[in-house]
Amino acid sequence: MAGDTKERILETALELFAQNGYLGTSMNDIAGQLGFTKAALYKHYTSKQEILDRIVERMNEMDYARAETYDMPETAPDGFAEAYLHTPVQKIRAYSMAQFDHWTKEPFSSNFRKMLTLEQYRDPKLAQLHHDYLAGGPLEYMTAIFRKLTDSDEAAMQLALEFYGPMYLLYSVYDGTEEKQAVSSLLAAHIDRFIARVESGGRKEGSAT
Amino acid sequence: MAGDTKERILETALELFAQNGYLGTSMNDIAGQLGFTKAALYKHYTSKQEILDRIVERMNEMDYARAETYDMPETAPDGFAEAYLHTPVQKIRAYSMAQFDHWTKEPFSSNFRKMLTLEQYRDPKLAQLHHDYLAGGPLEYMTAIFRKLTDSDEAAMQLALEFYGPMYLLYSVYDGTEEKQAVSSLLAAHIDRFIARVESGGRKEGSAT
DNA sequence: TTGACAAGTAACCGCTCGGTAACTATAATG
DNA sequence: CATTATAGTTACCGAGCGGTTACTTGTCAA
Repeated sequence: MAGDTKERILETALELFAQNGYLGTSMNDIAGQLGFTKAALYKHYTSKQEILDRIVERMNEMDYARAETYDMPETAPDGFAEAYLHTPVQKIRAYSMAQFDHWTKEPFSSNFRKMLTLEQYRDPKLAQLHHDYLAGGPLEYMTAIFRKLTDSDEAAMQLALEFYGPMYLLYSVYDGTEEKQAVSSLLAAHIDRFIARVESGGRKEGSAT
Repeated sequence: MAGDTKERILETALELFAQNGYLGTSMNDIAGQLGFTKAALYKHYTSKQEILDRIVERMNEMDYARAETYDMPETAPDGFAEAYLHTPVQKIRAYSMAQFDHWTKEPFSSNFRKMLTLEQYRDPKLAQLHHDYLAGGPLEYMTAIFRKLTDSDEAAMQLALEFYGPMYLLYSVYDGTEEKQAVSSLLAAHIDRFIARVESGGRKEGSAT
């Protein structure tokens, strides 16, 4: 198959980038892993940099598609918080668990996340992606969601921090342990605790559901 | 001064390792930053690897010394949780804020943390250090502290996750923002909220002060 | 049947890497 | 004053890097 090899190059390269970093992976490494020599790579991609660019491109496409299937909006526009008020809290749980599964179990995304972690200080473009996908981005997203449940921006950000911080930590824990399932359970328990606390605790004036 | 140059090499190398990774930093880069040529480096260190080893060694020494000044024990041995019961909760706050300041403001430690982040998947030894210093390690440490406040190991780990997760996330946020002070405030607010919640909420039977 | 094309190969290019060898200026020591 | 140690230098080494070139081979359509 034609496009098949091109695809396998992309996945293999990302796998190696995630393990050894971009600089730590040579064209020989990628080709060798696939069973041929590096010159063949240049039949499919013009440079090592282009492989990286196509990986980033692919990730953006996957992410866009995924945001469309889920009916939580990709970014948090004006008027979104109202939409959330009509949304059962369980949707946040399902969405967050799906996010976690995606960034840990799905091979391409898991490797992409690890690569972002390794390259976040060296490459400004990847630093931006690391922020948007994994650090400040999700934090801001959750802040927008929690905004209408609280009295102030500060309180919303605190809630987002309490919700997403543990999730972010568990990515690292997940990578470093063999008991993957236990980590997922830990996250589920955290989300349940959090939801229970927010629902019973200080609710704002006119919040239905 | 004799040892002075050797020390400057260490700090400069770590600075570059934190920015560009170990592989992304050449001996020429390190020497150039210091104003001489790479051959001079080999008068002080036998190899690039030895520079990295000395950095790790230095970090371990600094950490040990710091754990001694603070009277929170370095690891959590048997009987430690009882000691915690005699300890004002404010000590956890002070200790955690000091930890955060240390890993962000103190140049050597801040760079060391960034380097661990970049090298955690490539080098197994650094992966272990990343776990011990920044991810699973602190989580287990806090779990041990919270153990005597809760009914079960699971609940203790949940508390630790809720306490340390946001802190871990804020390291990343801190690195990526210009408003460093705001991030510190965010952490302080988080800790205060957490302590208030734990103190008012489900306390276990015989816990004084 | 043949000829264009796709997808490989081996060999090579210029460059940078970590590391070494031989040398030199400086300064403290007997 | 001669000597010795220290901390630099320039010049070089072999290896591996990203990338290129010329060539071969299998497939498939005209």
